Amino acid sequence: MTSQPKIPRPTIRRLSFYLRELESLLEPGRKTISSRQLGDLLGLTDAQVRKDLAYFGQFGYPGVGYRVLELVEELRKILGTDRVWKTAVVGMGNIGRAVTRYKRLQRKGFEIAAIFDTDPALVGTVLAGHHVHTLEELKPIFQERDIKIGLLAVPAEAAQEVADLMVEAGVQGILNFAPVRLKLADSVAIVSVHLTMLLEQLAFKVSLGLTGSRDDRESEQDADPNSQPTV
Amino acid sequence: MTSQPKIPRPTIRRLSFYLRELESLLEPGRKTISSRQLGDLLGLTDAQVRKDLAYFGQFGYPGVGYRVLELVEELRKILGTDRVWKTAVVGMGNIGRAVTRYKRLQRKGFEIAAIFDTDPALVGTVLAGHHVHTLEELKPIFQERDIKIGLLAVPAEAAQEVADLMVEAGVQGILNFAPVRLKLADSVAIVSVHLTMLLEQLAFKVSLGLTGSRDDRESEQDADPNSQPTV
DNA sequence: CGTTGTGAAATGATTCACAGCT
DNA sequence: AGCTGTGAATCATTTCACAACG
Repeated sequence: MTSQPKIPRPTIRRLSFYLRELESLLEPGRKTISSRQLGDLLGLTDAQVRKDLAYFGQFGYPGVGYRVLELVEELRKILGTDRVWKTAVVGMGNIGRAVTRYKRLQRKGFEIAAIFDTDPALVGTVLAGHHVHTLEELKPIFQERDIKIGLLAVPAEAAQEVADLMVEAGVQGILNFAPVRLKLADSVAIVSVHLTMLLEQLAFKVSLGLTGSRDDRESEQDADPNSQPTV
Repeated sequence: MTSQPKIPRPTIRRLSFYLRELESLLEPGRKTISSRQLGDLLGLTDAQVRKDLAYFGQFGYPGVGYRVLELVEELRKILGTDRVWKTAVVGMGNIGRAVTRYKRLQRKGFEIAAIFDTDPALVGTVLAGHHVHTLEELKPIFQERDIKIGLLAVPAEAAQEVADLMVEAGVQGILNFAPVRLKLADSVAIVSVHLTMLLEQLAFKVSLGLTGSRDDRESEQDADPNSQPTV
């Protein structure tokens, strides 16, 4: 709706923070919240909060603030989590298994619809309620089950190859845990998590003695150099 | 050394990318690389690469480029990974176990010196070569083993409490996997990984049809709203 | 020549500050 | 009175473009 005057990347990242904070306010039965209050909770200015939200519509009520429930719903719509996303985890190593068992994903609307591995010892076994499939089955299963998001947790050496396979199977987004920069068509969204890089960032901050002066601390996640590769 | 004219946060995040790319060039025996070439590899402009590096010193050779080995060493020094950091993993749930078994951390200079959990069934057992300790032992062990970085992988409800405990034990940096915003003294560095937020960001990108127009894709990691909370 | 390092210009993001709604 | 939405101002980051160097 509202045209779309070009949304800053940082704004998009903050949307998830707003959503999480608001969801936690929802249980206690909180009805409304002002930009100032929400900002204080997250270490942001009130203007920042208002401007961020205003990119997507007029959700606030002058004199009142924002209605928590309404805003939660709007944010879910914006982020695309007002529906269930079918996902698959590929690679049943340490990280793949951990992710597969991570219950919260399900609750947040990300359903694990299939899991894969190449290890013959694992294929055919059941892990956290999921049957482990071979990579040969990846394409047919992705298509049949309409899996749109892939969680890539294979070793670095295999990452690019498996990512290509997923793309061929029609995946639209990949959450990449492998420490490599994936090269994929622009039509595929990529978000990467690089554990060692996160620790490097932490080591840097610690070395500095400081911890980031404000907007810094926390969520060491997005904002990366590459366009497509890993995060 | 060079004064320190205020280093942009994005620059610091990119340092890890430069390092990883350069390390991968090192094995094949690559001797030098120009800012242009390095930038192409990472989806950055040559000017960006030069400016980033120039914040920390003059590492390049006009007409030649940068010497790969030398730059790797410099970057490690800058990031603080030219030494071994003693870390501890607290929380032996899915994520804690995965991280504990993740070999690459060790190779990148992050030594796991102790692991902890509250579950009586786990305490005393050995996991990936590490003895599982109780939280009562946390403070003495952190101090005795000079642990400076903590990997926090406990349930959301316990995260703040355990983080406080680590700070009391002298930790200087925390890599937080719990989906909460930690409130700690400014002297403690925090980097957070929020799986569900990463997936939300991915869902958003997919919903948009686009994948980020350039600097976007990849490394969905840093750049967060909060100063201190989680990532 | 090719390539760095770096001021100056351009672009992007945040904060200010205030008119307008309830 | 309290609070939103938003243009204008400020601040941050990136890109340009070029002098200097090997």
